[in-house]
Amino acid sequence: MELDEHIKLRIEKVEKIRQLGFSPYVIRYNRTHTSRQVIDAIDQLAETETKVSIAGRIKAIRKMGKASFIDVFDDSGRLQIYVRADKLEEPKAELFKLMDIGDMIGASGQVFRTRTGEITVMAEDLSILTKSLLELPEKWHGLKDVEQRYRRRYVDLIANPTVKKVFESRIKVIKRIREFLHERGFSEVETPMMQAVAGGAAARPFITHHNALDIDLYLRIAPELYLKRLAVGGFERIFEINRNFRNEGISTRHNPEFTMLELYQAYADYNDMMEITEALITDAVVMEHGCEKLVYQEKEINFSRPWKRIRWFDSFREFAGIDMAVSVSRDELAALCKERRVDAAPDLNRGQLMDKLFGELVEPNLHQPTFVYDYPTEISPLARQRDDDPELTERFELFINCFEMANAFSELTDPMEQLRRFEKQQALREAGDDEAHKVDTDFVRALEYGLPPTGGLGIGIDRLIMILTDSPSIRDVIFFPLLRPNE
RNA sequence: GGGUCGUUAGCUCAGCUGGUAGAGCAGGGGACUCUUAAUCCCAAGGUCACAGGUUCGAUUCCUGUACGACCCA
Repeated sequence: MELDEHIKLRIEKVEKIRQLGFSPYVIRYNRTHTSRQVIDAIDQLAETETKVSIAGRIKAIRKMGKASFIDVFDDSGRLQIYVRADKLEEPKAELFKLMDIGDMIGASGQVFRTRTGEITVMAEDLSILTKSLLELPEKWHGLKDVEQRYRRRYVDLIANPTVKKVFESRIKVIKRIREFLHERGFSEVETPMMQAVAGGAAARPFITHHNALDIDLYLRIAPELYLKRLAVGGFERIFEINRNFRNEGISTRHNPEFTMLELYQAYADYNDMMEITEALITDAVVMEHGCEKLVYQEKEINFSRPWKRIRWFDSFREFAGIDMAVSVSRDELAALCKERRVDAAPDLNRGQLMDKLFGELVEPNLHQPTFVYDYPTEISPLARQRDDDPELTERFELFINCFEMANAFSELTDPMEQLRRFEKQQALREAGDDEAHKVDTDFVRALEYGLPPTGGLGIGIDRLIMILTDSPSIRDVIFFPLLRPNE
């Protein structure tokens, strides 16, 4: 296969670097300052004529005969380097001619301001640290092709500075969430990714195989049942921030692997979980935006507390004008679907029709942060019933921008009731609902030892980051979203 | 799974009712000692995603495939 003319030239340059007695891929470089540190300390550095060494990637070279300017980027930002050919010792002057946009270089010298006032390093010494062979995308428009942006995220990060900012926000927010939870006395734990029974959510799992044990295992769809086992074991405040895997379609809001926060607090209920949810998310909003409002895709979202709260059944009345009662039958729900032109498969069971109607008629109205609470027991197999109405559970979901952001409940602690719920789920499963739970007998056994009254909460971290960074697609906040392989 | 749209130089994009492709940036050669989208001159760079079909002739029209985006399920 014939090599591209550009890469051929670069490979020739690698040889020339070696012939000059330098390595095109050096082992280490003694950097004294980041570009940020140079800019922050400019007055002191200039006054004391301190020599600094900086390192980074060349993003632009402007040559004017014997004088040149190089834009170098490191993790902290951009810094300009001024090169005068006659100021460099001979092999280095030759080395400079072999530098290209994209190369990792090191430069040292005194810092000064140019005529236009720009902070600049006057290069007394220059090194190529890593020679790059492939050309970077064009400087004005960066890398636009979305497919290439996801497949070659490393190029995207180099060429599009705003992309890096989004991920820096993501890192910062997750760090802050951990701090927030530690401040409230929660401990971070890790539970199995590979599970013999994939429980804790209604979703299809990925399947994998353990060779030595010769058993199939599932990648977890949620950590819930394991975290509650730890609550049985005596951990009163725990959380996990980690990946879940769900074998479902890909969309702007769904990636098959995504990051979830789950937390459990003993002696608390779903009201406590609402308080934590409000406090935690508002904390992140204020940290990122400096106030309790933000604009997402040109629409304002106001996080000022308290957030709207509405009962699940009431939400149908308010947003769809439907008086629905707990006693509503499957056939009535199916008729409602027809009446409201909600496209529902004929084999859906009662719970699935409830979910479907809610998703079609209520969800699209939940733009501002809204807690929908007291879900039907039928679609909440792990949540505790209300004392005054066993057909309803102490469960809520939080909606922001018309999509689900969090799910929480007062946990079901009664092992006999949990077993009955699992058995109902199992029956639904056998009737064709492949997202229904299987019976997890060990989890029931754990409850038989006694789970204290506990509040549990899950927050979709990727979706939260989307809102905070005004990203239209979940792929914009996941470094390497799942794509079909093409090579 | 369905619908719509996209795929042209390393990158960003033009390309009219069908006549075998253009620009900018990057890259190459040259000029230039304070530029910052540096400037100026010269030359080069293409399996028009892939496979068929229609046609004297297809980047262009049609069908299929691959990959992607958006919307719907």
